[in-house]
Amino acid sequence: MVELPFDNPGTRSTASRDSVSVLLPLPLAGAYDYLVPDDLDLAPGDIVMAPLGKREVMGVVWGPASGEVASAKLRPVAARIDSAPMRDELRRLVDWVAGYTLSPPGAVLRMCFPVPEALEPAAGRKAYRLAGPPPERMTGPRSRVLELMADGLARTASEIAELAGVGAGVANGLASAGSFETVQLAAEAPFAEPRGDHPGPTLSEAQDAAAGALVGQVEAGRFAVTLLEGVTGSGKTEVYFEAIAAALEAGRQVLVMLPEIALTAQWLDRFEARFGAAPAAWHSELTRGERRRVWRGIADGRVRVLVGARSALFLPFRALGLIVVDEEHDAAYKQEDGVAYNARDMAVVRARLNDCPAVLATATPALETLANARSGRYCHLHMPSRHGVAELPDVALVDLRKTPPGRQEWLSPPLVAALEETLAAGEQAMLFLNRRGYAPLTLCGACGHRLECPNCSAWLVEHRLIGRLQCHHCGFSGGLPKQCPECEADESFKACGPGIERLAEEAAARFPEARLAMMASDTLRGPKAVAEMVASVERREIDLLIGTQIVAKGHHFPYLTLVGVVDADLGLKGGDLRAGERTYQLISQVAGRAGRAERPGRVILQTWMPEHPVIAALGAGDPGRFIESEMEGRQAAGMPPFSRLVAIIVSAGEGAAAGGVARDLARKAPREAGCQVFGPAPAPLALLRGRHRFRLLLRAGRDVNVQTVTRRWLSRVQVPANVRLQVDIDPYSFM
DNA sequence: AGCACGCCGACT
DNA sequence: GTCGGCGTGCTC
Repeated sequence: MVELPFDNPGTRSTASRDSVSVLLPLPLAGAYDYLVPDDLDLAPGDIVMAPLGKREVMGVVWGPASGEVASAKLRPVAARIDSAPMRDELRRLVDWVAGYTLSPPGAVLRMCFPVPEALEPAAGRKAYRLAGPPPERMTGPRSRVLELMADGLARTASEIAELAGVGAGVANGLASAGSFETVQLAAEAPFAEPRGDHPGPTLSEAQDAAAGALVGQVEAGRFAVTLLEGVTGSGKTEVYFEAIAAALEAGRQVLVMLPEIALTAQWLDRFEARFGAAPAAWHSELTRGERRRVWRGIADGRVRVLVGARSALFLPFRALGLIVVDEEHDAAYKQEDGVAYNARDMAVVRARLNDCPAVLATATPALETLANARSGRYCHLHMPSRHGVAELPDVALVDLRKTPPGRQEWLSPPLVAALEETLAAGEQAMLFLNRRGYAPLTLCGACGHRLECPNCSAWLVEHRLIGRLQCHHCGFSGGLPKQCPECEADESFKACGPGIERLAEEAAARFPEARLAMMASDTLRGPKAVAEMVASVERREIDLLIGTQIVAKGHHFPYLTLVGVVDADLGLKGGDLRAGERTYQLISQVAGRAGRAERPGRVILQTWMPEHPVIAALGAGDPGRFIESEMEGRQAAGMPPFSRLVAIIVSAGEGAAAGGVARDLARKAPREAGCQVFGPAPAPLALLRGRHRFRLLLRAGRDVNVQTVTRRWLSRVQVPANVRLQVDIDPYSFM
């Protein structure tokens, strides 16, 4: 629920220096006023504990009291926390993001405090030191640990586990057996320090020019945004590494953002080779302790370079000197739930508030970014050719209408022939299919009944490896029923369509000699498993890699010379605004995996519609043609980047309740010039996690303040408590 | 986000 | 007869 600013001159006079407004990290409509005890002197940014109902919560002093609540009702701030205050730039970012996304500012503030215990005094670390006789029961791991600890140094259990190559429990076992004593280490583990003064690699002329421009911006220390565009292998990373080096030399911190699954061991290795030490990393796999350590390291400046997923944007940098957003086009930067924001765009905002440069790097710019570059809002550095000897792969289309695969098969004769050649030559190949599991649809052969998720309007996906049917939207999981729930036929289910498990089955039957491996987010859990698989491909222990989009991002396979895209049309179905753009970006990225070393690579796209502009452009090796036609199409249709969109999703457990509010919204749609409302329509996922959903879409001219229009619009509508409104400014997905 | 209050099913 | 399920509402 969005509230209009409340203005009541009668109560406004209660604001005074004896009270302050405190923003709490909760989704409340705004900051709350509190009294300031006599013995406290509070300034904006100070971290405080404040009473809220029966409990006490952390909050940030946001400014003078608003005076909206009578002073008699105010309760006093409980205490000030002895911690560095939240910096002005970050507080302004919170307000800015809240205002832009129409979210409660407290919900944005919560993203700035991802570790509740971050502000507690450092507890020190528990460590072990050799102090007693060897244990009665001696094992191989135990003796390795004792050998390591013979030097008498104190180490934490995790250090021992890593250095001795044993499990985490061994050290604890030795401690309870009396061989170790426990000691407290004062400080948290230090951070390795990447250095900007290491000699860099020799750059090509194009790289050198681009790097020079970025270094100049970093040294100037002013806000600037640059689109760094270069095809895969053109050496973008080396170019922005030079800008990072310059920021380090200037004593500033650097934030590098990567889509979560592109945050790979390979990227970290390259960084370490250039700067002599690993950067701090921020991603969803960190433990609480690691999170806390990195958060503090960022706040006190010990972390010099941080590489992280989108949530790293809200970390409390002390002296930010550069933000890099790599793979800026990636949809993973768009957060859909909770505060709906695009981390790439908010990174630009943060750079402006910090008065530092931002670099958006990609081989396939988002159309919005390209439009900003063309209008001159962003600088544009373009590196058209691959650095070094590697050639761009040769892209060929296979028209499935002319050379279809056999029944219940998905590899066409030309792709099979190419795979045979590649494998016979001792080279590696990859098959790309952006579909997890065995089959996307299971239906009853007797009556045609489809197995659907009970909570979502979506098919259940068979995962044969684990013998279960899963919903990819809500996590529902169940066994394959013995009987059809509709017609009670026995064992009548048929798998329809391929997922990578089924593709692997076909490939294994065709190429029994080849060593196969599958890569999908659910077959490899965690970045470590991904890193191991990548290393095994690099060591040439795998001949044929079959994967979903996880293989498309961030990995370089030097001996890979053939990429087969099994269903190039997959992303074009459904026809949402960005289907073409996304397909073009994804396939370009997959294609970039082939032929990185001195070997030329080739890419085969299987398609049922070779004349589709996206597929034809990819086949012709002419992405420029696609971009131009897509830009023209968007302009003709009045779609972004030539207009602005706001999506509203109305959801409720009861379809009628959601539908009623959705129709009410449509009746009261804004009539401002340049605004147009579409819908309501049942959302493509009309049922999600048991909630019925309707969508409305506001389209407005670029000069319209969509936040103001939307806020006014929503304030005209009564929303019962059981109905939820989700507002998405600049929506990315249309589900 | 918590933690309350408030109305309907399985237990001592 | 109560204990307790989680649906809605409020917290300066």
